[in-house]
Amino acid sequence: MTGNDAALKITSLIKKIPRGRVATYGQIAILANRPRNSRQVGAVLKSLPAGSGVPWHRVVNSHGRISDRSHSASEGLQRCLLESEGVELNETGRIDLNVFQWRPRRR
DNA sequence: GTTATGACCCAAA
DNA sequence: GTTTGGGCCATAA
Repeated sequence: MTGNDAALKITSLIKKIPRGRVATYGQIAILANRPRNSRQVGAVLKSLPAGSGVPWHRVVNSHGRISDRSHSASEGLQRCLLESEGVELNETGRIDLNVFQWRPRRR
């Protein structure tokens, strides 16, 4: 086994997120068998190469809000992509996780 | 090998 | 609603 299977696992899971649906960092961490690695999910996404096929825009924090990245205007892009897929944002700029959160094995 | 940083989460004040 | 403190571990230098 390689040592970077964690990143592969995370990216693999995010790739499985259906269109028009979102997942939280904690969710991905749990699905990756790492309940306390929510931070690493962000670390992996940050280091993702462009065009890796990973819909990072479908990953939000537990508050259903867009992650506050240090720099870059990707947050605006993320919201645009989400709305483009049918995900609606609240007046507070939050996503209704009750409706749009991805539910694996149950749909 | 070590150190520093961080696209997070949770609990408490 | 905001702020503070603790924890977890991958990535980069």
